[in-house]
Amino acid sequence: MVTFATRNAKNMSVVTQIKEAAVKAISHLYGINLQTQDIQVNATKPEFEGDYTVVLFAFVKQLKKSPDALGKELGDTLLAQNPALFTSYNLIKGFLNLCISDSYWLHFVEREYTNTGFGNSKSNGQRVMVEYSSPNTNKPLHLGHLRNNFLGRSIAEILKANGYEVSKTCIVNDRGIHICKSMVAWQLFANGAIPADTNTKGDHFVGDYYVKFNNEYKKQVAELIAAGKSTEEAEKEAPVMKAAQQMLFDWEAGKPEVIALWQLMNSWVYAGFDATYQRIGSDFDKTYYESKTYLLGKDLVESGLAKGVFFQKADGSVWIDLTADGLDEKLVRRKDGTSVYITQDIGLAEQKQKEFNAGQSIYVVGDEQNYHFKVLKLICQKLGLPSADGIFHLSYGMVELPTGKMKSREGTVVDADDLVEEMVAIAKQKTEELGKVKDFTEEELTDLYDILGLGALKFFLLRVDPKKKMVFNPEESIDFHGFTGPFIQYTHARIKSILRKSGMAQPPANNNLPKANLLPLEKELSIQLEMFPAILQDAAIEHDPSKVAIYAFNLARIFNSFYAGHSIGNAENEEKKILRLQLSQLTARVIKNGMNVLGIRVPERM
RNA sequence: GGACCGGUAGCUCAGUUGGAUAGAGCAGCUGCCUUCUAAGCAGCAGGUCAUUGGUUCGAAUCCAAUCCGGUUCACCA
Repeated sequence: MVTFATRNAKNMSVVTQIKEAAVKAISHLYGINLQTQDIQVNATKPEFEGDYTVVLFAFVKQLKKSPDALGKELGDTLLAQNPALFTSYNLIKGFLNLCISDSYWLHFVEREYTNTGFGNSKSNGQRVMVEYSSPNTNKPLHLGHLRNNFLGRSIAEILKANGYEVSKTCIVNDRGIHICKSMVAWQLFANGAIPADTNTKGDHFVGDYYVKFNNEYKKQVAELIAAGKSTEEAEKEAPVMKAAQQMLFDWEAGKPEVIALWQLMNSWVYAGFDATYQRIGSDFDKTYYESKTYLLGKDLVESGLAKGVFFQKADGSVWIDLTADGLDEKLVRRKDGTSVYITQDIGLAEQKQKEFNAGQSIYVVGDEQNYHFKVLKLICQKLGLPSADGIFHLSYGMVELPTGKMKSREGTVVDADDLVEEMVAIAKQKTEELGKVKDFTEEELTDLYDILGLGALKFFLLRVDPKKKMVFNPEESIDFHGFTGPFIQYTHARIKSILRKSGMAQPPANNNLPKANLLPLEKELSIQLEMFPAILQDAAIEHDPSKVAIYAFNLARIFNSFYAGHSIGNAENEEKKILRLQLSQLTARVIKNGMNVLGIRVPERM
């Protein structure tokens, strides 16, 4: 338990300081000891005077005081006990509006404007694992995968900024019937062609054969039905489907030519994925392959049976009864002795525990698997795996089109590579229209288009609460104005330009801190900047990058108002000029650090 | 049928440990570049917070019911 006295007030947010001051004041006044969580502090509404507001209703009953009497006593005591923090208060209908002293904000800016790591926490020694991306090797990545990749990468960076040691992992689904379908189609239709022959990325190349398989399958089913078969029979007997099933059987038997083809086609896919990952900034400390992990967990079924966690049915199949937890019975081993999907996940959870020993293991997986992960965690807990309580499913909603869900069979899937290139092309077009960077080299321009195009795309997908499904409209594409990545990137470039023109490598320290004369826009910007560390913490606790995205947008918006309202380089006097340059530099830094945890770069010029 | 998630402005989304007159962006309409980047700023307009009831000083937020949409409950992965 850290006490107020031993904590460094400099590193504590204003809101926390207000809460602690209120706890202390209430204890002093009424002899009642509250926790900081009991104190509700909000930003003061703009129409009232003040910066932060303590909501009094919560204590009115407990302290048996009228809101007015309580507010007056609390307000007076807060001011008396914290003369450096508060300058005045006013009381409106149970809301205690507090004015924070300008010198508090001035000292904050003075202290932090050169701190390149502002917002980051020191190492806390805790280890976290983030599993994300997790593609199938039968088709290329699409828009939904992009949301997954950006979320995974971002949550890893957010946790790092909060002092965690983070390992990123990926599990590649490189085996199973879907891969066999691509293999069968390739044998039937490719005439030995390889990706290089058609100038196609390997993942797209293999994906094309997956589509060809499905087309052929549909054709064969239709023919069989026309020949008098029932739909069910036709689907079962279609020659390509039988071939795919035989392929899977041969794969599991280790038939050399099947393994060789499988390895060859997967190698094409990996080359394609690597290119995409490099482009979008995904990387992994360790990649697992299902072909190597799919047999994991079998020993855990045995030990679970011995412990009585699992039970065996008459046919030999093994189950767990989760009805007491409000779920159903769940199969963990088939009657033929083979594993099911969840068995390998249990085994992999154990293996990850052994390899990484992380206190928290985050799985970035779509919300259609909510039930699966609820079951997985429960089973691991019942088996007593040490990692069980640390399992966290970072569940995210589907990306939908205005017409509904994306369906690969109907060709309505938005391809990841295509979308990235489209965004970069739009960035190029808009940049050329504005004509502000005509002196850039070819290389600098290419880099700028990447920064902007990918920034727009990432921000679009990260600005929404992960839990919620979201809509992407390909007709409207993604905007570069308003609540967007480029808007924030633009603000950064704008600040950098101002700083360059100030003629100083860095604003000097302000020896003459002006007292109590912050203008409203200067103060609003200071308050917003001060929140950044708390926002980063909140984003980590909630596993929610959108908190950072929304914050960064609001910061940029406030800066732009500040910029429009006040001259920075030609301020009224030297103190103001220094202060505004410091504010500008700190804003640029916070934008950069905030965007960085979203995986978005910011340009010096645009 | 059971479980879970969602429904807020024309569109896309914030806001939900209960707090003041529900906020942004886009789209629409007005203004603002001979001073630091107009990918910007200022303003106007736009709402039965799905519906009904309840809890209380106070409900978009909590509870119940209903309507609508989605996911899931495979000896699939």
